[in-house]
Amino acid sequence: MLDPMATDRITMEDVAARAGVSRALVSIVFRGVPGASETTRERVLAAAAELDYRPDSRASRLGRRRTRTLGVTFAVGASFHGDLLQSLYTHADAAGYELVLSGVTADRPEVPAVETLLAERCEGLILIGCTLPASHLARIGARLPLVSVLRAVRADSVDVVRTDDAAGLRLAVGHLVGLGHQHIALLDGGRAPGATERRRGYRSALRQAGGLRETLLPGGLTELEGAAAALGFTDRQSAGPTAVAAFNDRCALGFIDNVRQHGLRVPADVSVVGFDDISQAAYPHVALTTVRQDADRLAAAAVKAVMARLETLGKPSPPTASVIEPELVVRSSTSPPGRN
Amino acid sequence: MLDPMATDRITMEDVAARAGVSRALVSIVFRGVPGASETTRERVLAAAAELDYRPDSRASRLGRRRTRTLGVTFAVGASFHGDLLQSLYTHADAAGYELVLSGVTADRPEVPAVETLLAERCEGLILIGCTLPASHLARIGARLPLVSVLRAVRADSVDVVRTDDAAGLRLAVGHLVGLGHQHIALLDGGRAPGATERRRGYRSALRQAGGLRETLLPGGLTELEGAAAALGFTDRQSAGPTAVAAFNDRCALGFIDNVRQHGLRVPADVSVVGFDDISQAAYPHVALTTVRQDADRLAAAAVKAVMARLETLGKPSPPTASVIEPELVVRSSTSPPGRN
DNA sequence: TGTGTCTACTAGAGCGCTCTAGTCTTACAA
DNA sequence: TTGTAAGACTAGAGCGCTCTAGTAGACACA
Repeated sequence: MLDPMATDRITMEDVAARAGVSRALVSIVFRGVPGASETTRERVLAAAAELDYRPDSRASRLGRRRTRTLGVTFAVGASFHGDLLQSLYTHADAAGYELVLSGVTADRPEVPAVETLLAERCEGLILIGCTLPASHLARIGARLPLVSVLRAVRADSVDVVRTDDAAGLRLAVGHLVGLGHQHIALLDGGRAPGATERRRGYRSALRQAGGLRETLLPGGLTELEGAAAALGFTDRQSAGPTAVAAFNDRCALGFIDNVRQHGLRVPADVSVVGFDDISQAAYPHVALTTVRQDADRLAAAAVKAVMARLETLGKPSPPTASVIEPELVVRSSTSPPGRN
Repeated sequence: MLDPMATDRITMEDVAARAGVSRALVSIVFRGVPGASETTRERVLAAAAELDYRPDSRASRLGRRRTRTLGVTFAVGASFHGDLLQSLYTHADAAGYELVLSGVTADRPEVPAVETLLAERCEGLILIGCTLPASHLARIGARLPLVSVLRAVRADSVDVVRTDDAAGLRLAVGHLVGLGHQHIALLDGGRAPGATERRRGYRSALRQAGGLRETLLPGGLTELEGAAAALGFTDRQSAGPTAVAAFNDRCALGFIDNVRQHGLRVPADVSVVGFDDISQAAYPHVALTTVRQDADRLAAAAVKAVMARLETLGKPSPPTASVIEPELVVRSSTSPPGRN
């Protein structure tokens, strides 16, 4: 086999020769730093274009003191992670950083995903919905800025950026109580990131509403679990809850879907509030009342946290936590109870 | 600010010193190539572990002739792309390659996404659902192996890996015809990758069924467009189609959702077939009859196509096309018509 | 004893950039 | 005229690896 990398293989040297300048000057031009006259700059760019040259980012990052890259792990297929990625690209770019993505799948656990990023010598790590043990994270955090997004972790030098999950559920329950619901169930998230806090928020809201009855339905991250919960729900409907606060939108959607198929009406027979505000929630035919997590602010806070640590390197500071306030988005999946 | 990269900064040199061997030997051990005795190997590994050393992949890729990386672009948030990524990780790994991901979002078009990968000196590119013009792709394909996944492109040295979209729609329509439907609408995909072929398949199937009436509903990629199509559909229901073949599952799901909200029953009043077989389609409460695209086989074919070109480099061969046969998955969203 | 073959290891020249410490002009002030 | 300062440019030593060419030593064989 021929050497796949040998094909053409145009380097700065070639561009320099063609433009009749030194390699260093080409570097200056491509980095966009001052030190080249306008005419030479154009000549270099022209030569590069003719050769279809583009700088080698491996070499560039190696030669540079700073790599100017941020490593990001995310769950492949998780739609809210996708929303975050989108905003992360924007905010990292604004801060002059590139993103290096590392996907987590069933066959590619978090540890190798993170290792890849460390080997890439990213300057900081942003782990979305990471479930690694705190001790593990602390070890990594000791070496470079690390922020856990969507999951609260108590570990040295590990910053956390998350939505105020408890407040989110207080909003959801408060909304339902305001509509007159007296029996509100929680479609639970189990061990998923944020689930503990949401449970806590649910309970505190019930207490605050005068000690309403608590009902936990086992739920989960996807429509599947929501739909499963609907099964048990429709049975005991007569004496059951009149409203449900779900762990997330997907779960809520699955629940609604199945509950409707069993003849119940939403919101007439049962009101449902989601969590996340994924794009589907806003579709007119869905119109899910939900608690919005602000992907853009979360992403901004994550990038900012990394930048802050980068600037105070060497002076280990206590972990910070950016807790973004969620927002209730009222749409059509909730109404006063008992409108039979 | 301190130099963020200066922190510890452990190199092979440090490991070599600690283990009492040369730098080259450490390299040998970490690459896992023969040339080190078992005892030294262990000593080196131990030294590395003590220092928490891990090889710098930038430097490694630069020094090596081959980078052993495959660049992948994908649309952030597209769930079928996520399924493909998952399988791509597996197949690339099996071929001894690493993946470099580059996400496409609203603010990050395909061109910069691809440029990043080229700058990274990937050995080959896998573009998922890429919409760049053929001429642009041909220019890139002339320099390195390039495969377009999910989208048919006729361009020199650009391989294509896709599902047989036309056959998929023939399966869908055939299934509906078999159930007795005489008037089948296509919920169209417009300019989305694969949409043209599916339209073609739809038409040829109608012809083959004896020239059934053609009805095109404007659709799209998401639930939103499916739901919108449902609006017009329910109006003319009396004389309208009894079945719908949708561009994809999400679109089908949106359609079903909205059509149900308008009082129609699926499949009793209208049968619906999707396309893709995303994970939600299989959920029991959804049970969508659909045409499955095999993400794993698509991913395998994509990696294989790149490998094939890598092996015959220098001898430009004609573009190949791997057309993966789709499979009809019959679930509960279809039934014979007129069961009112 | 010499020759050859193995295995275990090392020296050192790359890989394609960056960036510091220069050199060489030219301009302008004193 | 000299001094000096700014601007445009270059030489060359890294960055942390890889990998070829080579050395040293052990062992076998004639």
